[in-house]
Amino acid sequence: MPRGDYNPDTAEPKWQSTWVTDQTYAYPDESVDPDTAFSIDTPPPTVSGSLHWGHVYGSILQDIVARYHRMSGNEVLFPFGYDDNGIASERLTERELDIRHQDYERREFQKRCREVCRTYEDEFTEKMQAMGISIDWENTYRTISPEVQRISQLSFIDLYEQGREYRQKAPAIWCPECETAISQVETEDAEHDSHFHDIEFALTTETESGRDSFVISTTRPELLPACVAVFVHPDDEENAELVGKTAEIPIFGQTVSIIEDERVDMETGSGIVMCCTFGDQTDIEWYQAHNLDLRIAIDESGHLTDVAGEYEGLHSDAARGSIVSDLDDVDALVDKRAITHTVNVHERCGTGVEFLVTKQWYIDVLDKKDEYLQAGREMEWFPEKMFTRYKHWIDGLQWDWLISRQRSSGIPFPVWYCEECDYEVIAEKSALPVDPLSDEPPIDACPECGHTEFIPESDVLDTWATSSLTPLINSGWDWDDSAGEFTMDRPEIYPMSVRPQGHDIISFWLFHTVIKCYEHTGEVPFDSVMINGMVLDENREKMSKSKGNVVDPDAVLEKYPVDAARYWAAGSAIGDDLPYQEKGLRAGEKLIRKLWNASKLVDSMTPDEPVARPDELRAIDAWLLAALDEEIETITSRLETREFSKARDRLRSFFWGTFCDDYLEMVKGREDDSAAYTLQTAHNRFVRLFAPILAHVTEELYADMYATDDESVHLQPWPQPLGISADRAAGAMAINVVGALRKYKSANQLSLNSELQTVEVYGDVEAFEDDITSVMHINELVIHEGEAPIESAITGISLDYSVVGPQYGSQVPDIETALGQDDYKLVGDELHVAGLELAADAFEVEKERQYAGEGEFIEAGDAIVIVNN
RNA sequence: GGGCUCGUGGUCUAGUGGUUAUGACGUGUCCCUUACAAGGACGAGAUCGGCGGUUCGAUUCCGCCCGAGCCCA
Repeated sequence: MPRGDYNPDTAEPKWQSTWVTDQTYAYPDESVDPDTAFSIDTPPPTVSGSLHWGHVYGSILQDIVARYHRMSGNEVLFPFGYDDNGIASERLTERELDIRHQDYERREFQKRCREVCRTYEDEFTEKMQAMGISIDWENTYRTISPEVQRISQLSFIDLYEQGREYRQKAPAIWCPECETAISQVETEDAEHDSHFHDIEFALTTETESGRDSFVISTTRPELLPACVAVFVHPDDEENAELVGKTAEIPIFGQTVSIIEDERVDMETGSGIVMCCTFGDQTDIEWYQAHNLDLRIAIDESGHLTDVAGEYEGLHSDAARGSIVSDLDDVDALVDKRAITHTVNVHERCGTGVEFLVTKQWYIDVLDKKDEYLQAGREMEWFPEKMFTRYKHWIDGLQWDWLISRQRSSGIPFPVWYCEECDYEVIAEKSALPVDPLSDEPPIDACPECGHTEFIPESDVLDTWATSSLTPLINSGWDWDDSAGEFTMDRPEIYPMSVRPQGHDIISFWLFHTVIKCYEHTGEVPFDSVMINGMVLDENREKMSKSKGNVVDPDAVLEKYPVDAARYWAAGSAIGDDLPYQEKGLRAGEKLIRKLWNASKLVDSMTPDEPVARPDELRAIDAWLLAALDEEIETITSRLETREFSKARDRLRSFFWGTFCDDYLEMVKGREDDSAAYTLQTAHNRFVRLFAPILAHVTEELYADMYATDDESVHLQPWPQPLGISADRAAGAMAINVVGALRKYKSANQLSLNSELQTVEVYGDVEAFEDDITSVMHINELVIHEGEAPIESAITGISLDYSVVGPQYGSQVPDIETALGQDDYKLVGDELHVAGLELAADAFEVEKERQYAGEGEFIEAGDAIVIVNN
């Protein structure tokens, strides 16, 4: 039985370790009914980083969902993934082992990565377990494992065979710092200080006006050698005469055409703009639309190429300086002024990106935008409004998905090329995972040209090529060579029930996962998407390392029980940001304590063994259980729609207010079976209802009071309504009477347990006579059935506007004026006012009740109470 | 620049086309009632960001403005 004070410092670790040892949350090995299977596709955290408060928050929300569904009769798969496949872990490995990846064969280096990441994975495991998250620790995956490599390569091959991947030499977004192509989603905009250079170009053909030059403005004069055209807006009258003419690029000397195109921004600079291959997205569009030359001035590492003549080999930053000063020398530099503008940078390193023409692998996405949008619609979104994020993301797509990365480590493309004809040789599915750098291609001679030498593809897959496969990883997607088809170990969990996700990364994580899984299986990967908000600091600002306002999970959990943190997290409306508030944690502590203390009282009032339901329940008992029934229905539906805060607050107030303050106080001192049954039944239900939120203290209470064979509360069925009938109105009236008497005592500065001599009640509370008497310490309680001996004076009329408004419309002000002047008549149950006759349902007569007899008169809702003390 | 949110007692928050706007924290008064004083009872405290419109009636719907945040360019 619960004794003394609850000590979370010992209880929480005890249950956490029991849950792990007993595999309480294990997903069954045997086959599971798809109708009851419930699976959560948790986005795997990057293990090389540290666990932050946002992880705590997100994990708790996922856990509440998992626990609720587990109790509701679902077989829950709550897996965990460690994302350690990426640049971060490679850097980490190099640091830890003091090695360089270049010094190792790729396969060997990856082995080292896996070893180093183990330690960090263990740390993550410990922390997740120390929060009591109900993860099935037998179902984990590492994105760096060979199994996941295999799935990633299978995915590549499947899409290739479907004709949805292509390799093309085309302008690609390139990071000169990382020396790799990157996809559109890896770029972001950054404010940079720069200079606008006004540069004079000489015309090489004559104009009617005799004008022989014009000025362009650019922030990137080092791209002059890459200039292939000059553009003017069709509406630009001043410069219209230039269209069709040619100009010579200063210093570099190439001649370019002047073309009109409406994509010119007339407001910027002189309104004449140079087009370089490539300075930005528009340059690419122009290059394609006007069939321009290709002049590559900047190479993979950001240095100038031979088209830059004497500047060849200079880094673009250095070249800019030289070129500007040389322009000045030849009087081509008209002006130079400092500006701030936004540039496209690589989100990882902040380096401004270039657009290079390179041979890269792409996944087709632009051709199926409508289909992917439809796929998004098929999922249920919590909250619904977040779907628009997904929609806008798709609407804004301009590039196919570039999936090759020129990095030395990562998951290899399972591809070789014929040295002679560039024929693409794809690995056998049964042989995966392969690394072309170490493994031989599956054929001896090129089927196209018969050549026998092959070049391995050295690029690796974009990390999202893997991260977007988590539903397939979780369901054990694989290729069955003998059957010649893709199979799943656990087909029942696909599509997965819930995808939890922060709203900041809906665009790429979710989008990529949807399209990949959709293409592989023909089905949307998720039944529902649960979007959580960001964790903010106490001042409602986003936490970030640079601001230094991050909350350290270890420090918080040192100070507060995990259950208190869980209570705090459950206070969020799904999709909304949630500020970290210590008072939220303190409120959690208080609730834990209240639950514990109430449990001690219930335990002391009930036998150890379950009490059978008596034939007849006392009215107050039936009332409590019926009210609880209704609460259960509400709380359940709130949890179904992920309205955590509403579920939590509803449960808390009913437990604290109705059960503890109203019911428990009345039932104290009773020793009958009806009380014992009700206490036991209601309390047992409260423990279960609180279990998804307060996972530890409820386990402790359940073990102390109800478990017969060490079974966990988390595997007990979720409470269903008992269907007990009760006179709810009479019960509410009894509670009102008690409330009125409390107010009386408070107003008269009496203690709550002070005695009242005589109390008379006019109201339908006979069934609650003893309850009222005992809780309020009344010597003599008289309950009258008839009318109370009070006089009432009419003090006014109050209109029911929901009736009067629609019925009388613009006449309402007249009615109000007349009522304000007491200019009305009550005729029968009708109100005659302002020349109108209002029916009884349109108004209420306000009365002041007056009592002339002995004692003090109190109104308690519909009941009348008279106290003689 | 485009889009999406959000502005409600001191703080955080619920909520609604109908006239005493929810709750928590804080705060004031009273009560050590043998589960809990880290508790209980009872109060005070809000012109629902600003302006305008629709309406008999707007905190709620619409428009504009101010302020905050996020996503995208």
